[in-house]
Amino acid sequence: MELNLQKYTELAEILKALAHPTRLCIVKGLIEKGECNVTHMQACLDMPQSTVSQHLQKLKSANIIIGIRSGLEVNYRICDQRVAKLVNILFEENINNELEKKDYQRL
Amino acid sequence: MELNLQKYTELAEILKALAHPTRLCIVKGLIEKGECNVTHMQACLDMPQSTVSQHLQKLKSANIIIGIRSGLEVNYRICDQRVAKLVNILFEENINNELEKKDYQRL
DNA sequence: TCATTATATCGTAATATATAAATATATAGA
DNA sequence: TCTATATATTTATATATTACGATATAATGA
Repeated sequence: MELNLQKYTELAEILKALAHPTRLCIVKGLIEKGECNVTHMQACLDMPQSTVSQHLQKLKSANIIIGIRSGLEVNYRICDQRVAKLVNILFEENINNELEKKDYQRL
Repeated sequence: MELNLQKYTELAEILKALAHPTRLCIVKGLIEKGECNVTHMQACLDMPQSTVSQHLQKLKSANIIIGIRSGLEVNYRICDQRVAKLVNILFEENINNELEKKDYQRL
C-alpha cells in the first residue's frame, strides 16, 4: 500500500475513460474491427453525433485512441496496447478459486 | 460494434469501481500483500476512516474484494482474479508500435 | 465561393460521485 | 453489562460527469 499518488492518478484516468458502457463498447469494437469512423459508430450505437463525438474525445484525451482523418471522415483506432490487453481480460470469465468461494460464504 | 448493452454496463461498473486513485491503490496493495485490514490501509493512505471504508464498500459492491472479519478487524482481499490480472497489465509500460507512433504524428 | 457532409465544441440541465464529520454497529474483554 | 476499539453507515456539501441540442469547424466538389 505504497503512496505513488501521481502514478495512481494517472492510471485511474485511463480506467475512468474506459468506465462507461458506450466508451467500452467503442473500444471493444475498435479492438475487433481495427478501425472505424464516427458515422459508422453513431449508427451502431444509435445515439446523437455529438454524444458519440464527446465520448471519442474523452478516449482520445486519455491516449487510448487516435483519429486519422481521411477526407471528410476521421477513422479511430486503439493506440494503447495495454488497454487492448486489459479490455480483453475484462471480457474473459472471472474464475474465483475454491478458497475464495468458501470465504465469500463465511462473510 | 455490437450492442450487448447489459454486458457493457456490467463491465463498466467494474472499471468504475477501479477508476479512482485511492481505490486503485487499495487494490494494488491487496494484490501485492494478499490481504490487509482497514486500520492499516487508513494509516498508509492517510485519510479519514469513513473515507477509506466507503471506498472499500464500493470495491466490495463491485465484487472486486471481500472482507473477512476476525475479531474486531476486517481483512480484505481480492476476489476477482480478472481484476488482479487487469491491474497488473495496467501497471506495465505501454508499448505503442511504430505504425501507431507515425499515425500519431500525422494527426 | 457556396453547398454538402463529417466531425468537434459549446452551453447547460440532470445525475452521479467524492469527502468527511457525525453517528451507528459489531466484537472483545473487564 | 460497560467500555474500548474497529468498521460501517448516514448526512451534507462540493465537485465531476453525462446527455444532447445548437453551433462551429474542416474538407470536398460543383
